Amino acid sequence: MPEIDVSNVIPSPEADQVVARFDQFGLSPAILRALTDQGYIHPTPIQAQAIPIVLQGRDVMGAAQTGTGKTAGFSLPIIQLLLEHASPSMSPARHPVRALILTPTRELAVQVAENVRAYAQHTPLRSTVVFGGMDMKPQTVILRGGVEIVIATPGRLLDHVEQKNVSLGQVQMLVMDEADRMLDMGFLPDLQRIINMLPKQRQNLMFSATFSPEIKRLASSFLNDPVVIEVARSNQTADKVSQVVYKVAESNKVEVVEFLIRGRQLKQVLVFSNTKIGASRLSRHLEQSGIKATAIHGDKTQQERMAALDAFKKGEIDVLVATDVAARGLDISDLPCVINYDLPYNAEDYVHRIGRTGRAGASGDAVSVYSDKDERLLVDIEKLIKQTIARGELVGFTPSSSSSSSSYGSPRPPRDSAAAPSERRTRRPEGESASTPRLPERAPRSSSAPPPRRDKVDPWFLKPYEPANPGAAATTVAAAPSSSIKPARHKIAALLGGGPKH
DNA sequence: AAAAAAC
Repeated sequence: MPEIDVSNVIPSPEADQVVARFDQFGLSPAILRALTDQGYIHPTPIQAQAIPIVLQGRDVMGAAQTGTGKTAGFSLPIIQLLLEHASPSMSPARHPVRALILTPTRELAVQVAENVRAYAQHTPLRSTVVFGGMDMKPQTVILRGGVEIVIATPGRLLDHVEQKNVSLGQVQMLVMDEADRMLDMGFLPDLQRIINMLPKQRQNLMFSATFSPEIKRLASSFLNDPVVIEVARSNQTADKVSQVVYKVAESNKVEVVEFLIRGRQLKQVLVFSNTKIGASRLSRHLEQSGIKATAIHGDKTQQERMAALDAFKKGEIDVLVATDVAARGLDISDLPCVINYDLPYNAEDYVHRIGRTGRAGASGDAVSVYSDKDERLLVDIEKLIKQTIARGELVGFTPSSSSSSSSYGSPRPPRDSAAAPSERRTRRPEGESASTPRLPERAPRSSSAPPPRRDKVDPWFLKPYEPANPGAAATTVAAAPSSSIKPARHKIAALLGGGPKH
């Protein structure tokens, strides 16, 4: 297996360093106009690194998580290169697919496609997206009409190829987005079939959040002398995510999540569940208690999934309960808060999940609930992120008398009449102020209560964490952890064979 | 152990 050349590694610029302006890359006026339309002037660090390299025609291996701006990082130079080498004929039959972008999930495909379309809107280039769960016919019509750029999930793309709706014989550029995810999902055979259909002479861009041996193998098998780019989320971003966990009884988790959402009057909160059933249950519970919530997972129809995402983005619903369909790739970011209703089985997924919050200089909260049986998962997560997560104390939470697990779908009395008014299950009328708290917004400060332990009000009811083994544990946790989530440089080092073994 | 993805 050929080793990747160390000399190609590009050091990551500081997060707060303004590297360049988009108009310094030599991009066509049509592209710049599209960027101006959207108010983009300065590239993110990944864009500043990737755009010139892709423009040079080099292969790229990117260590990329969502929220780094990587989509523009590859799609802008792809559009530029396609424009520079324009097709001689404008006949529809002469719009062969010249750039192919593969993604693991349908939602990610849609979002990448939306970006590509926006960036190419002032150019003659055509693009489309194909993915499963939808009628083949409209996709077929567009493919047969000719498009230069196709964004696809692998299975449906192969379906179209087999039906001769599209040919991949003219593809000059291939992008594999979220490659680790695609391998996790068993797409390797599909990927190999697709790659075998492409011309040998082409440019390859591969993005992955992790560098497992499988990813390395895939990279060395189809990348040609790649430039390795580090595109970690900036430290600045990670610093702004304050993390907290609450240990609760398993049977109380649903109500605790409701308590947190209601008590903090959270809007635009993304809640992760490990299971589809769990996501549906929680979403139903929240809806029945008057919180605008909906679930998104793989058992929903594609229409339902898209509608849910759309409603969430538009702010029509406040809470999106998701399985890990949304953990990676999905371009819902800049959220004020992410809640883990379950701790993820895979510690890496924790990083992906909480990466949805605290972007672009804004602060974010990553809140998790867990029970006794998940202690091990928490340990794994803390080991991975190399920090201890603050233990929160739920102040003012009283579980309902009836077992929460048996009361889904059936009315039950308010668990706390003082804090939760009787209309708690009804939807809040439009006029009523959202600031009417059902539960204390912060830890109660009544005169009879003991004084707070700290001067600063702690938004997530934090209490100092007493580690079981003080010598071994990290320092006492503050509300805002200061170390970064996970330096991607380690991953790069690992890719190159010299880094720490995980 | 669960999720996602082609009919």
